[in-house]
Amino acid sequence: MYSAELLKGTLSTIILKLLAEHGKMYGYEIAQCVRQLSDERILIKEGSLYPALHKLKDDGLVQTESEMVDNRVRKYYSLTNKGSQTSTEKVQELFEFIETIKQILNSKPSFT
Amino acid sequence: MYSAELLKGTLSTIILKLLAEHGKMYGYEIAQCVRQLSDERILIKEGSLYPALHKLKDDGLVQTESEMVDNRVRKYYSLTNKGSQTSTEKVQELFEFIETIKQILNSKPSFT
DNA sequence: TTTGCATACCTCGTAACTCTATGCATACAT
DNA sequence: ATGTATGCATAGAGTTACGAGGTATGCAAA
Repeated sequence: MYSAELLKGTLSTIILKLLAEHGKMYGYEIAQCVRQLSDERILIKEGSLYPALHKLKDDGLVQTESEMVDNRVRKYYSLTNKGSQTSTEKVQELFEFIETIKQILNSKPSFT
Repeated sequence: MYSAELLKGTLSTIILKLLAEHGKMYGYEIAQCVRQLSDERILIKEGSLYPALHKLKDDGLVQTESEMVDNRVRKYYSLTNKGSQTSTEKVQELFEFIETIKQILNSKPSFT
């Protein structure tokens, strides 16, 4: 498990990307999906996930619909139109940021 | 300039890495160095930089020495032994985290 | 000469984010 | 009855970066 600070700023982008790929997902499913895709290296805690999802909804990027499954309410999240656009943008931005960080971490001091 | 949240968790690692490469640097120099290496894409603000440096010092990862340059005190920061070790570890961790994130962002939904 | 810019240090208050801990509830296995 | 997995959610705490502000020097342009 990575130090938690690294996840900051990337969580909402990850959620948006997963929703873009999967159509609709519920909270627990998102957490398990990230867990699998990261080979257990990124474990999203519920205390992080649900506030993040609520914020995405407040911002109009995702919408919810509740379904009854096994006598329990399951809340599905899916992207709005705005969310689809934002997802693409944020994923792109994150990729660029990663490249920039790698550029810095791979730098050798130049003799100036 | 990237959205600010992305920098979270990476700033101290970047600072440690630069100090590992350059030996000793002063605050302003670090900010300018990151600015150049990132092609103006990452602009570390003083309100972020100095608290981060002070925290690294409190944690025993860097040490300071002051020099007079042009009638002004310039405070140089350099890694302690502990800081060197931590630098290596955190850089490695950040690289791994980046690979994990890329893995997630490049994933396609599987049919399960 | 005073205005602005670059250099160079620093602190305070705030906002944003994630975590731990906790609670509620169902279902199944031990 | 106890644990494990599923599934939602909040409260409080801690960390972190930022904006705004302060202090100070040197130089060039207006």
